[in-house]
Amino acid sequence: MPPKLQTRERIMEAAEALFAEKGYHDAAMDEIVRRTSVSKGGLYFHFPSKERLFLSVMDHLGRRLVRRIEERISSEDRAIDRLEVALATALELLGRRRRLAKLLLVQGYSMGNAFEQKRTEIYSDFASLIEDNLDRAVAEGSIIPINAKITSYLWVGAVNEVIIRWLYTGSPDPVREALPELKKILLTGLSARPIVPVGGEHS
Amino acid sequence: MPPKLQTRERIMEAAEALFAEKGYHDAAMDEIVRRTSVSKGGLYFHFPSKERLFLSVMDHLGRRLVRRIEERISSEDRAIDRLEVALATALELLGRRRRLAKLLLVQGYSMGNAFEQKRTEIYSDFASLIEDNLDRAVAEGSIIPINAKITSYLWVGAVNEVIIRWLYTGSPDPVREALPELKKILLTGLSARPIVPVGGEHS
DNA sequence: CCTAAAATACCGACTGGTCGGTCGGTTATC
DNA sequence: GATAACCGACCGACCAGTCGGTATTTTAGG
Repeated sequence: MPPKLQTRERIMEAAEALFAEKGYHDAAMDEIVRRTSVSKGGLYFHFPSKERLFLSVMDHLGRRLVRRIEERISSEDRAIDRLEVALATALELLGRRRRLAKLLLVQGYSMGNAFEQKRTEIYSDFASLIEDNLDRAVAEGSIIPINAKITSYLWVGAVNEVIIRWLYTGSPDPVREALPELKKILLTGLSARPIVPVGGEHS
Repeated sequence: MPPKLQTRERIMEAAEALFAEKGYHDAAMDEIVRRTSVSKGGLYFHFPSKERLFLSVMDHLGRRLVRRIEERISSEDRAIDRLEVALATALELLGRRRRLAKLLLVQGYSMGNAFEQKRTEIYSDFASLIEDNLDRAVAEGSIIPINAKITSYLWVGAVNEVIIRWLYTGSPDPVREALPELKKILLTGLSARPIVPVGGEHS
């Protein structure tokens, strides 16, 4: 950790922590000032409004998340493996840092439209990544034909719900409990060659 | 419509509209007063706080939604048909009234824990309904074995995401576009007897 | 039945506190 | 000496909730 971080970065770090902790509305700019040893004026020199500050933080975190997923994916060849890694990575990264998850999924809704717009923007990268690979997996013949766009919403929604549940109640564990189950439904279930035979062992 | 509605009901109706429109934080109690021709004092006579008012409205709407789904389900015998009807009904009812959807899914997050708690409470009825029927469907041999609890989260999350997307962008149409696709993945995909053959006609 | 008093329902001006944002000014940097 | 970076006291709008009161309905005693 550098002894003197750039002011802008210091602000964004404190903002990230505070927003994640209290939510958009209940986080006061003065509190960020207090935690940063940057003055109110200095803060407003770097960010024109509270809303913009929040969106900047969100943008920063969101893009880093997507980038990491893309990195991990890139080492896989087959579309279906990429999908699996994407799902696992998303759950792992969000399930490791409450802050990140809370800020990205929940704490901005009090902003209304602007938050949803940014959320959609960030997710669209993730969703289109899933979309592409779903389409490719269909082409490769590993899964049955599906509407990739709507399916990508389903993926996002599923991850969302599992993480939110975990955030507030501590269960299910995103990676250990939820992941295998989601895989089963989202991938194995769609597999063109059903792995699990009909009722059991009567064949 | 009765010429003189009970005050309490009038308040809840106005509150529903305003909260759905503006979200929890941006909805002012004075605005409800203005729209209701009930005084501030009268309002606070019936509801001890803004938070309680919101939760009351949410509770009212949520329970009605779940009740309606239960009604429609009850006419089906097989678990898998019940699941299908539950999914269709949820999408239809939420997709028909923006207000309901917005209030139930989104507009309360600025309240923090209290909202999530109520949301979980309401959904737990819905989720346990899905859980039961998933377990029964497995027992009936119509779908492969799965963890019903986690799967119910997946269902809820998927519906959630589709509806939110529709709320903000107008697409996909919950019933016409999303429903068939969700059915395919959430039910057909898990079917013990795969309906769709392998990759095409290469066998 | 009538009426007094008690409980319930309702009124709206006011308060206390919060908080985003501003602005006139100072310090560092090139 | 000009521009960028930073300071912090201050402002004004907003808003949940209060409180002393009034109107309406219910209850109880004669």
